[in-house]
Amino acid sequence: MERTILHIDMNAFFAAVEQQSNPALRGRPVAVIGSRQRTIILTASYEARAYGIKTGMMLHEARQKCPDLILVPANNRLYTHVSSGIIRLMQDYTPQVEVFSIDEAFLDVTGSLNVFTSAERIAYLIKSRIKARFGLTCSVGIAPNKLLAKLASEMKKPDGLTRIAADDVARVLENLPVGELCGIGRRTQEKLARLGVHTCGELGRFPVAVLRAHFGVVGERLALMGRGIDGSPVLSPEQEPEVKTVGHGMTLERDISSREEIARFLLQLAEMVGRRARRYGVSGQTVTLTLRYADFSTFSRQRVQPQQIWRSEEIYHAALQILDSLLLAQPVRLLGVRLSQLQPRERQIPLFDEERRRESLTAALDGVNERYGEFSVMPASLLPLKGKGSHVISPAWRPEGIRNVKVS
DNA sequence: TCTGGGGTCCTAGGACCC
DNA sequence: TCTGGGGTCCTAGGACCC
Repeated sequence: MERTILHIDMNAFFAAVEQQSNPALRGRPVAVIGSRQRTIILTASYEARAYGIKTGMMLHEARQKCPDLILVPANNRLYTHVSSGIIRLMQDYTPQVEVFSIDEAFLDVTGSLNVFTSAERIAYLIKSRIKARFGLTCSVGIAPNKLLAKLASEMKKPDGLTRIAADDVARVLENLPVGELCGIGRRTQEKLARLGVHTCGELGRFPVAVLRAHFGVVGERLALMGRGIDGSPVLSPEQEPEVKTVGHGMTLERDISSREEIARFLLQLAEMVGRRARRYGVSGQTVTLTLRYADFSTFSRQRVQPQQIWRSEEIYHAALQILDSLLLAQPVRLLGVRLSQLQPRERQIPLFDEERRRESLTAALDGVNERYGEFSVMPASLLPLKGKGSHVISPAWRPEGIRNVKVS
């Protein structure tokens, strides 16, 4: 059956939210940046984009291009809050809303067309309500599948509404560079170019066997993408696969070498990972330590633990063990800790007083931190870091309460 | 003031087992 | 006096997305 899919992409989301919450920023070149020392441009307002300011740009480069650029540290709580409101609004038009990121969503409105007349009508209603309630614009793509809906939403920004009709797909794709498709990044684009494939039209006609030989299972999907075929369903939060890993990483404000100093950051990261794992109600059996050296070379080492773990101290000790198995070649600029092989955590009554005491202490600390924000309460060894880790933001973060987390 | 952070999926090689 | 072979787990790295 023919589906009708919407992709909704908030325009310059973080920057637009800041301009809404602070009128002094409206109409001006604004860039949202991370709240730490070493950071990049996360989002630029359209006024800033006119100067060539882009996501991922370094600050000194951005200031060269636009000396009047206003830099605003990211306010993750605010963006998450606004995002949640927008998602709920979309859910008035179909339960099939897939939260793709904090500022993007797919809607399968196939079953809602009778009620709301047309996909364009739904898009119009959503756009005008988001504008009225939040003062924000978005670009909407309408198409028979997610791949094409996402492509369509990219076609007009800001405040766009673009439909790719089923009988127009071949024409749209014929001369479209393959890199425009979601899922074909720089590397794949380069590899395809070496095979003489530059446009989606060429990709669609290219022999699948050759694609398979060069790209493995991805080759099959590439062939379909070239023809605009994508059968993947829109997954509501309840249908989304469960989280598979939980991790945190941070670029340090300066490169460090001493084990003691590194260990202190690992404790902080392990605490963040542990608390999130506990909030999700999961334990994990593999701990991965990631390091980035001063020269930006990055590597990771992982270790399977004898049992499932969830306490911050356990995660910390595992990370520390890995660290101690390494000979550091350079000062470290980034540290990351990740917990994987996750399972729903079984809560059994602890056998021993000591363990029972520790469990209730952990739960109490988690409770305070949930309510008052990261690191309201923390082990004394972290005290000098207070506040430093509390405003990490990431576009990939799911809005509060939107992420499917099945608590056992 | 040199380059963020959180994820998913795939690959490839080695260990180990039957 | 080798050159089986499949399955699973583990590890490291890379591509991609926002």
